[in-house]
Amino acid sequence: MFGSQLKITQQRRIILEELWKVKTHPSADEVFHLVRKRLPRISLGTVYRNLEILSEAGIILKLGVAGSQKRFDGNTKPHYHFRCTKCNAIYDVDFTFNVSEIKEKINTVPNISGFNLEFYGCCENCLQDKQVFEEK
Amino acid sequence: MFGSQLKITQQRRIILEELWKVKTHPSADEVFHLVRKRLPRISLGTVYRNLEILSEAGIILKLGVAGSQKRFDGNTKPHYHFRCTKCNAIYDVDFTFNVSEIKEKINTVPNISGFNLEFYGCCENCLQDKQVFEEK
DNA sequence: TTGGTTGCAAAAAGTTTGCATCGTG
DNA sequence: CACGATGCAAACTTTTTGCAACCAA
Repeated sequence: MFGSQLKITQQRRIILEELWKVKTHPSADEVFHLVRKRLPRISLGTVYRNLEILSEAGIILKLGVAGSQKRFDGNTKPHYHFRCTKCNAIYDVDFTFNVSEIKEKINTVPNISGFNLEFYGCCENCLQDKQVFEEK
Repeated sequence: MFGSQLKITQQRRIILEELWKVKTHPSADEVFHLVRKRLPRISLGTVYRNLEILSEAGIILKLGVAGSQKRFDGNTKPHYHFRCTKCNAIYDVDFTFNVSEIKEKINTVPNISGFNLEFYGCCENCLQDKQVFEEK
């Protein structure tokens, strides 16, 4: 799994374990806080460096979603995401779509190497809040 | 076009004009530099505030693309975008896709209000560079 | 006139980097 | 032992915000 020059340090291993453990799609800062429970002396810089390295190596996914922060996903199996436009939480979408027409079409365009399909809306939690409080 | 409480200031008008003028999808900072040619005293804060207000009003689009900066699009007509993964430039995709199956499926899920479909790859300019220089 | 808007500057938020030290392979 | 990785802090990038002055309606 790790390239020849990539060392398996405690920090790297525990970052990965925490990413695999959660079903959310944490930001670098959230990963930092999860990992710090087990490695109190880890630094935020180390977390950023490792998330970058791990996603470059294809071991995790860096999600380029619409929120301001980047999110990371330990699940590299292709799947779609749903983003709440109110709280910016990201959920997995557990049904599939027939995208063969899209794939065929972009295969005719040499520049295009892939596509992102992302869903958005208001999540359950925020829908409930909406009924109780006035907006914004 | 403007809501009742939205005033048409010089700054706001010229920001819009510049956004309509370009076919690129500029970041806030790029809009700032474009507008400053005509309004040298405009501040970056004003540009940010107006881009936010105009996109909230639906007059322009704020693109939540995968790059670090947000991009703005004066063209609110639905269309797809292509992002170069090397230089982060964003281009319009000028062909259409049959997404009716996707639309039907998400109509059955009350939370989902829409989706983003974004394409990526390496643009012409960067492809040429690739042949001349070694990567990174 | 009045309330939305501006310029300015400071601050916040998110991310990257330089460097001496550390520790995996 | 070598070289990649770490902790720390500083720097950097992008965006937001407080405030007094301003100006469009």
